[in-house]
Amino acid sequence: MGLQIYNSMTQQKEEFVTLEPGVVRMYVCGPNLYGPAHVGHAMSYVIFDTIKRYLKYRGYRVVHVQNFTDIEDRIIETAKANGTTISALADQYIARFFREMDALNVSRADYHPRATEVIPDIIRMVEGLIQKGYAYALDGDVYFRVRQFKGYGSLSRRSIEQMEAGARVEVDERKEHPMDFALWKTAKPGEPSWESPWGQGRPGWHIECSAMSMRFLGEQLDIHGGGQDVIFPHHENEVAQSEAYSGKAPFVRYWVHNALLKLREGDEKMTRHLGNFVSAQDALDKFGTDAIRLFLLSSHYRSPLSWTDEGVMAAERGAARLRVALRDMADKPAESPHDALSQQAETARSAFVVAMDDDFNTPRAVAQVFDLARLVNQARDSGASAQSLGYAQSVLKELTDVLGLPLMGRSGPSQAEPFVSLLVDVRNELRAARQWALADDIRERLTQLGVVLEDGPQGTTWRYGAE
RNA sequence: GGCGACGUAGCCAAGUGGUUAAGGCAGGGGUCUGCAAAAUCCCGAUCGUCGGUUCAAUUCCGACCGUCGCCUCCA
Repeated sequence: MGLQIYNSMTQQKEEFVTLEPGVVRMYVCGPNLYGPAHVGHAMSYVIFDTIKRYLKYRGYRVVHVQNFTDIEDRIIETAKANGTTISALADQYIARFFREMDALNVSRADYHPRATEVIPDIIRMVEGLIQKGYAYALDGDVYFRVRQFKGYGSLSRRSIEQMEAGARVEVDERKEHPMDFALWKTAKPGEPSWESPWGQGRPGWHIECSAMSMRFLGEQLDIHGGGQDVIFPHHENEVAQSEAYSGKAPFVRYWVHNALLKLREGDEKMTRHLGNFVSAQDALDKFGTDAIRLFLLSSHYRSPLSWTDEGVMAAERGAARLRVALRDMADKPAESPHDALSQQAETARSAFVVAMDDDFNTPRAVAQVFDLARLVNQARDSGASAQSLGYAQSVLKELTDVLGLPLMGRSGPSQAEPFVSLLVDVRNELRAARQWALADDIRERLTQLGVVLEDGPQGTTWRYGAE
């Protein structure tokens, strides 16, 4: 059985079949640029990065688009409050976003368009929707005619009547129907705006994603991802306007939505405007990439997760064990040595693939990685050949790469290196002279400085420890 | 109120109608070590509560309790 993906639209796992064989067209909703990213965003992007890595590992060519929404009410407000422009604000947060995502080893998309770069596409789409009778202009605004699109509500599983009944917002009386949503809005004085057939204005919130995905990926996509909180109204509206415009269905073959991150058990989800979040930067200041990714991937993407320092610290200790397994990685032999260890490694790899094939079950995949790490450590302890070890390590590395774990240790070469080596040498002379107390003192004091010494049969090795 | 999800060892977290319920962290014991560290070995759960279906349920159904998401901006 091949890859199965849970599709939010049908609420079941389905066999993954792409529109075009061998190619995956994937669009992931990017952030609104009114503030810095938090670890909830990080979780979503780590998850979709892992999905992308796995699809590539499975041999697909992946065309990945992730937008930046740089025109939207909140951004306009924030820019105004900070006395800056939306463009400058966006530049600032985009730079920061890339810095943080790079640090999390989240690979960049093939295209990172900004909403303001596709205004002509948006206008063309809105015009098309009006022509087809799916939208109507009203004093410079343009609204999508929700009742015209049969199937509105199918993604979020609700009917127009239901929503109307539970509506919590005051309704704009001019609209034909309370649920009709804005495709284009008249600019208020001082707001950024573009010329359009309906006067000076700007796009509504949902249309930009349809325009960007269509521009870079065509009228139909294989995977569209985002957080569960964006299913309604954002993705629901995207389906409506995209399918109404193109006349093609489905707009998206597989809707993939990750569950949301909470600050701690029993809390609500993290949200920037509630302030109950840990910023991506804070997390990166405190923890390493391996720990953060491993923590986030230790639970299934459709299960809600609580961010806790203890949890990430536990993940860090696990990551340390994986690093040990990959330590002094022997060269990968040209082919499998066909011994017991190699076969076990291949079994682990198969189990990893089976787990990931089952709707990207990263917790189960991670379990396979730990099993293999134990086998490698065991083999090394019992003096396995470099060839045998090298092969198993190469498989382990292959799998941890799919998970996007760098596993490179805390820091690279530093200026402290020669001095640490010197101390290690001095200490070993003391040990040779059986001056245990002094030797232990050096070790203890280095540990306090974050350098861990380990005496093994092959001599003393050292590494940066957790502080 | 409507729609949806979840409740598994001290903590995190997979999974299955019926052989030993993954994996990680923490804890206890052993091996190794001058001592440590690292690594490794051994040790722990009957699966929210109460009913039902079934030869058999943690796994299916119902009720209840608890938690969370969406219905408004949101990854």
